[in-house]
Amino acid sequence: MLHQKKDQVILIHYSCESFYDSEDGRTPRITSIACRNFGNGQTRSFSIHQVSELPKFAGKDAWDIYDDIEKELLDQFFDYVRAHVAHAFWVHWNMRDINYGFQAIEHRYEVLGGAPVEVPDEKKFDLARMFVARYGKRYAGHPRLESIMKINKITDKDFLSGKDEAYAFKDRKFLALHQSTLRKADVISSLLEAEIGGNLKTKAKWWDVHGGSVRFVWEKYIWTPAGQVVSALAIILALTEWFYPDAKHDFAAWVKGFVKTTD
DNA sequence: ATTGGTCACATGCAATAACC
DNA sequence: GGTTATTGCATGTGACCAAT
Repeated sequence: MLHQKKDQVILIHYSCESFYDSEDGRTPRITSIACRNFGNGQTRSFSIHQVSELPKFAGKDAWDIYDDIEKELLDQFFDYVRAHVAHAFWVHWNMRDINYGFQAIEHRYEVLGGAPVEVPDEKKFDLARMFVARYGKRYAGHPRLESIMKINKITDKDFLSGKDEAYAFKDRKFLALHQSTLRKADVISSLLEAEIGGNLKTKAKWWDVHGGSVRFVWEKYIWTPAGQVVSALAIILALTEWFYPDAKHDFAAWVKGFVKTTD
């Protein structure tokens, strides 16, 4: 369904402060958000370093007025959401809870005094989960986004890992963060493109894809009355072979003798 | 073709406590 | 004092998850 209305599909990703070691329990600050139109590749992005260039913030240290800049960033973002919320489908990567996701952004906006526009849940698509559903959870190593990129030979230019992004925030490398976020939106787009085209490479085995599992095979084929009989016979055969290695030879000889006597 | 970190829980050993 | 019981700590095992 996503491929039918490509122009209405928006790939979204964002970067923020580390959500593990926040010193005062404050929710992590947002540093950049990228929204890419799946149809035409046009990407709207919102970032600290862009906003801080605006005339009203010029000449000040971004760190001192971070709240104001972040608020402006989110103002712009939610204007964008408001303009697209009626018709858009939002594809994202693991943006699913208050810790990291839409809810986290909304919450941050509220903290800064804004009134967020809510995206309805039924219009959100978590690509990471969709892949797990389709290919099983072993489709790629961890961290999954980086792993699936390698498997599909997608460039990692400007890509920062989650940890590195957290460090980049501390070092105030807002431009690098922004580049990384843009790259990730691009990567998610490529992955979705590959998935729709049917040429996404994963390390999933066929039984991962086709709904099988060891447990399933066990219950369906082995742990059934017929399966138990077969299993029992197999065990008897194996034991016979073990304790009586000449069984086959002797049995063949017996058959030969039997045929001879009936001649 | 794949790992690695974390958490909760269990297991086991040893030291101390409690009991006769 | 000798034996058992309970506690504590260390190590092991399995489940779960991978976003910044």
